[in-house]
Amino acid sequence: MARGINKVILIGNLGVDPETRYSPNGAAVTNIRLATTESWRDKQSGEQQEKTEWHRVVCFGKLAEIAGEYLRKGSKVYIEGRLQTRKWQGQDGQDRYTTEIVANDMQMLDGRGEGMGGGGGGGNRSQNAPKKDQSETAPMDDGGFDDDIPF
Amino acid sequence: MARGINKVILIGNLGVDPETRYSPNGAAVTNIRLATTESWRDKQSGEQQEKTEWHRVVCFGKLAEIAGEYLRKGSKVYIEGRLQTRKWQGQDGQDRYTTEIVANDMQMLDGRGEGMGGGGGGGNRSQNAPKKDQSETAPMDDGGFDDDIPF
Amino acid sequence: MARGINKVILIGNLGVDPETRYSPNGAAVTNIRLATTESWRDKQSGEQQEKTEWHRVVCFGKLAEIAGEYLRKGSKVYIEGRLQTRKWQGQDGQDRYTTEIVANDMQMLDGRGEGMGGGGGGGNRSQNAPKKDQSETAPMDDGGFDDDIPF
Amino acid sequence: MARGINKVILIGNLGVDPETRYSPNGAAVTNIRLATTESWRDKQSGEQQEKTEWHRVVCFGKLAEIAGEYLRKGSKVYIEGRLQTRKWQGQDGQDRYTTEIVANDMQMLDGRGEGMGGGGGGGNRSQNAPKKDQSETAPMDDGGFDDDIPF
DNA sequence: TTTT
DNA sequence: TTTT
Repeated sequence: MARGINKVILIGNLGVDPETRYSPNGAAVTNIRLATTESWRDKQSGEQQEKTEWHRVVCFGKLAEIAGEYLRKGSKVYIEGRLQTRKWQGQDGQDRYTTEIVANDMQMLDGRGEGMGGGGGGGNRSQNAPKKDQSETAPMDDGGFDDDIPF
Repeated sequence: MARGINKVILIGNLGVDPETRYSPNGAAVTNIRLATTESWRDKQSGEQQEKTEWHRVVCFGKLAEIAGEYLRKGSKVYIEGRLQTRKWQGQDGQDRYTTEIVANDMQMLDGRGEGMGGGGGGGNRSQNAPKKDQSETAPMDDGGFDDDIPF
Repeated sequence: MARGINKVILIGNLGVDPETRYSPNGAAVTNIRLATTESWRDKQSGEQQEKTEWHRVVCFGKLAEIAGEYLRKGSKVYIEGRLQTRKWQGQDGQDRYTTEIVANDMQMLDGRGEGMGGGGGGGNRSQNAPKKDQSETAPMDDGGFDDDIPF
Repeated sequence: MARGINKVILIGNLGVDPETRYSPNGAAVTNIRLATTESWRDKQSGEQQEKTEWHRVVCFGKLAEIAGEYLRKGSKVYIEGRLQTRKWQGQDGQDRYTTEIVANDMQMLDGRGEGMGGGGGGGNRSQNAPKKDQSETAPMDDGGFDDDIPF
């Protein structure tokens, strides 16, 4: 059982092409550099301000393969995952820490990932597929505005 | 592949005990009534305001069993799920629609669910377990503040 | 103070053009019909399955104006908000309930909203602008991979 | 306008008491070390596994004051914020990077924060207070299960 | 119907 | 009603 929630949701653009490597057992690992930009008008100067944050995202397995195949520098993407901080040794022998987002869901947002669904899944989202138990329920069949509902 | 994101995150308290039923094939279905309360100070009157929203949450399978066993009226719980609107027929034969949150993760937040982990899982969270590929990474081993880092 | 969390995150497409109305005091209210589609391969039949969920989103104030001006039928959009269930009376005098997402953030995701930033804000996101206290911090200035970091 | 989403949601426990400092202009800054723990049953060994992730959370202003006053080592808390990576110089003159969660919402989850609401707000959540435009809408007034709704 |  |  999990004791805690550790969830990250990002929408941003890739700064470089993704890098895919394979572990000895053949599992794919894809690293992504993702930019999220905030802009706002400064209250004092009245000028438009902008700040970009860069994120390290890592994908494993099937998600890594899809990311490596369909994402490119500039791609806009939705990423859901969890924070993880890795410890490593710098060349000077000192400990360093790097925080990454370990992705467990991904969606392309710029229409360049047309073939993505073909291989059978855009992430570890099987838990989101409607369960058999719910199969008797039906979605609303009417997307228009209902005059019957007073706003 | 999913084309869209449909995600709900709730933290609230149960208004009544959960209700568990079993489908013909033996799968559990648990319904929960969850209250989320917002309060704020009104800018005009300066008075404290409060508003409670009631949510219908439905859990299936293993999650339904855990919810039925460990949650009670008053329990504080974290729910993650997706929105789903069901169509049904009122006694007058007219269509009605009910929107529910179909849970795919749950966590008790008031310490009454101590035994929860025993049975093997607090939801459909297997995708969040660290993957084998990451097993070489180590968590930071120190929860204290690092004097080395200037704030 | 809030006692509870009530958060919804959606990415989907508009089924119809947004509808904007103005309250007596001149404040805009915009209603949106948003589709989120899930698709998955059925484990038993092996066939591709698909299910679309329709959401009612309502925006107020500045966000309503932006939504009404920039969104159109087919637009892909990110919505963040909270669930709210309204009670209303059907023509038969009976109570009905409609659940909506009250938006507090919105982002266009298909590049058709280029001019959106001009008016000064894409939502109630002022709390997300970097605060003055943080202004001494600098973002990482390099979106590339760092050879120094072993993966 | 924002171009991107950068959102973190954490539920965890403080590893140490929060540390509050004041900037020259009197604004509070509070640093928090937060642990989120995942546990799962290993499929191969069948043994229970556990992994704790430590997060650095920083709060500013009013939120910093509340965090400093009400949170303690061991407190369970909900944090919502955004990722930010700061660059700093190690004693060896080399660049280091530290990733933090800049909080913009917080909620105590263990009942020790009884007096929290008194001072007027548990975070930058004013945007979540029901807006005047919505004041004509009423919440559902019935939290019980409705026999009328067939499950 | 919950909770603080 | 959308979208891929």
